[in-house]
Amino acid sequence: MIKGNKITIHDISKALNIDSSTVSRALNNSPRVSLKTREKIQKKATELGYQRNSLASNLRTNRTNTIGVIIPRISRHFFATVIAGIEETAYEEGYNVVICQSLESLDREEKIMNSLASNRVDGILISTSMETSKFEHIKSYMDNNNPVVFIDRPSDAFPNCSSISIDNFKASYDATKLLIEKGRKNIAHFSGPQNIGLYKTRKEGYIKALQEHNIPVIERYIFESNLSEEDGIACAKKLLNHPDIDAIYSANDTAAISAIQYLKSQGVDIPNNIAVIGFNNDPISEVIEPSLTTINQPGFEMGKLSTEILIQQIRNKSENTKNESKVLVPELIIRKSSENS
Amino acid sequence: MIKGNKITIHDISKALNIDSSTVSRALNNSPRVSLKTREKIQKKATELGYQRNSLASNLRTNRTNTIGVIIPRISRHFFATVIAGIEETAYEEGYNVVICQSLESLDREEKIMNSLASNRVDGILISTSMETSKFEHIKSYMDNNNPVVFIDRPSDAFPNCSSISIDNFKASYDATKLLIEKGRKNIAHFSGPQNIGLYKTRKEGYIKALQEHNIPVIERYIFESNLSEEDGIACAKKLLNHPDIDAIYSANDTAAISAIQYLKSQGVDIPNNIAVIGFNNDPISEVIEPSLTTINQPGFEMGKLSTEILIQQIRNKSENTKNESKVLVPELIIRKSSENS
DNA sequence: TTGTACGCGTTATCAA
DNA sequence: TTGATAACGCGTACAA
Repeated sequence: MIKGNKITIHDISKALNIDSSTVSRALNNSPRVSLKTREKIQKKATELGYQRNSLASNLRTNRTNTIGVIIPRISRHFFATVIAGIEETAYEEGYNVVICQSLESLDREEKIMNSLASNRVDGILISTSMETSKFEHIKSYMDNNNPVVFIDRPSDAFPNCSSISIDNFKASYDATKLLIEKGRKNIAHFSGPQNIGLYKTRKEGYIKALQEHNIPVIERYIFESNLSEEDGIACAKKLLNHPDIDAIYSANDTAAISAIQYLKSQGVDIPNNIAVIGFNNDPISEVIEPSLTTINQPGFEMGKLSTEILIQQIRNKSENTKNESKVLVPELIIRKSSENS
Repeated sequence: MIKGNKITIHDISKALNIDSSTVSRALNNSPRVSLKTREKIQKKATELGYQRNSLASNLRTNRTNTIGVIIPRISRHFFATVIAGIEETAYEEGYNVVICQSLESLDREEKIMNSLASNRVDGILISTSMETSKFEHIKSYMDNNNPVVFIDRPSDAFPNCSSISIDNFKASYDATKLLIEKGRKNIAHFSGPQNIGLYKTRKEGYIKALQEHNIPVIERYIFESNLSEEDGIACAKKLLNHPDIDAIYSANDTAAISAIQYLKSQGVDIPNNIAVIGFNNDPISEVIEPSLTTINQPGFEMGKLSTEILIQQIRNKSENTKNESKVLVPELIIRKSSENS
């Protein structure tokens, strides 16, 4: 084999004096080629080091058997579990997966959509970035009759589009209720960007729980940020100006964890002075002391479900596909940070 | 725009009565098209919702501007930082990145290589799986004159191939030496699969440090495993049969962390009874109590460097590219788990 | 500056 | 069961 000289079906065709169309059929295991020639061709193919050119094949068939995935950040535990679910289902069904991170940037998200579209992926799974408030890029992709399924962050802009999400309202409600039942009266909330529906919903669940238990909702006890590590510390600092506060319900673990670390460094007793509940069941939540009460999202299952729906939509592209959305119920994991000692 | 009917350069060509070759040139910003027609074409393109078909373009040009990345697992902190470095450099240089996880499985690694090759990525960055002891898949890819750069786990099978790694020997030596200097005499080592060079090297660094300080190397103090969470617990259990042991140097953080958790649950005082040092600077290592002394690998820089080398090899494909390998120096991060109180 | 003509590697269609 | 031919969408050498 000559270096860098890619072998094509035509090379096999010449070598065997068999037409390239037959070679193509043989390499695709078509039953329309006699077993004998099929084997002869396949043997020659390995002998020559033939490697199919998917570009050409995909161009011709107008399918790539590839699913594009756009998520904010692969290193976040929740998204890592989602990806595991996506890959498992996709590979079972014979699809490849291309994973792209928006890094919470709309600009990157747009560029990625564009790239995936021009590479003709068969469909896209997306969890939009924190910055995403315009949806033209998604709309124009869908307008071309390309299937899209939203994960975790369904968009109000596409009420009819399939999505897999969790019941953020119930999860928040339950978490806040737990704190109330433990006797906490002044519960702060670390909230995320309000253009992301799920953070709005989490706040609403928190508010609802307070109201139902006749606890006043105090606006300055609600700290809005991007919920980064730094944000968690900043919120914790502000929070110390309100000595009344005896609990925190944070809309993610990252901020909850850095807040705990900071508060401990300031001599605050967690959970006796301030109880804390997070969201996401990040691996660190189990290790930190006190261990963090949090909410586990079924990421793996979300990945599997969303991929199943997407693949179904890809396969039924011509027909009228009815959109399918599912809302899963997350689980409250009670650890030490919410328990009175 | 009609749903699902993809616009091609020919549609633009017809709409404007300009030949498709000129359209092609215009859309590629070729200076060989007058500014006027170029603008006219580009305007029409957006108007019709044209989206380049990269499959066709890549087939024609025999380049994809895409780098394939094969790593064991994206969720591991070290690899997440490597990926960040890869993406940053790649995007700066106008390359896309396709990330694939082998999940430490040789079978998956081979399938991924095959898929990337048939999709004609311009080059591959790889950190081989724990199972990888055959290298035919990599060899045959390289034999076709495709550039490959090894990350973190250079292969003995390709001594002349470019690689970016760290000085595992020195890091291990330094870590073990630190424990010795703190007065530890019976230091256990949690080691990984010995077919992975880096684990062998880490063991050698550990042994060398002992020898240089006239401490006998005791074979049954060396625990070999896959260094998973469960392995860490299992090793810790076995270790309790040797009451002499007063320190652990673990070849990764995962095992070190689960061991600490288990030992604490058994009433062992860390670090006073047993000091612990890990490897990788996993985010958890900072949060666990006591915080874990560990070794930080410059993942981001490794990603950047390997990508730079790969891109250079892609661009100089025709010329005699000399292989370039770099060994970076990792940093010992001293925290509480190694300090006597 | 623009147009003509062809080929990248594969597969679908039709005919033999 | 196999072969001939065209086409997928794009880029480029060459001609005008």
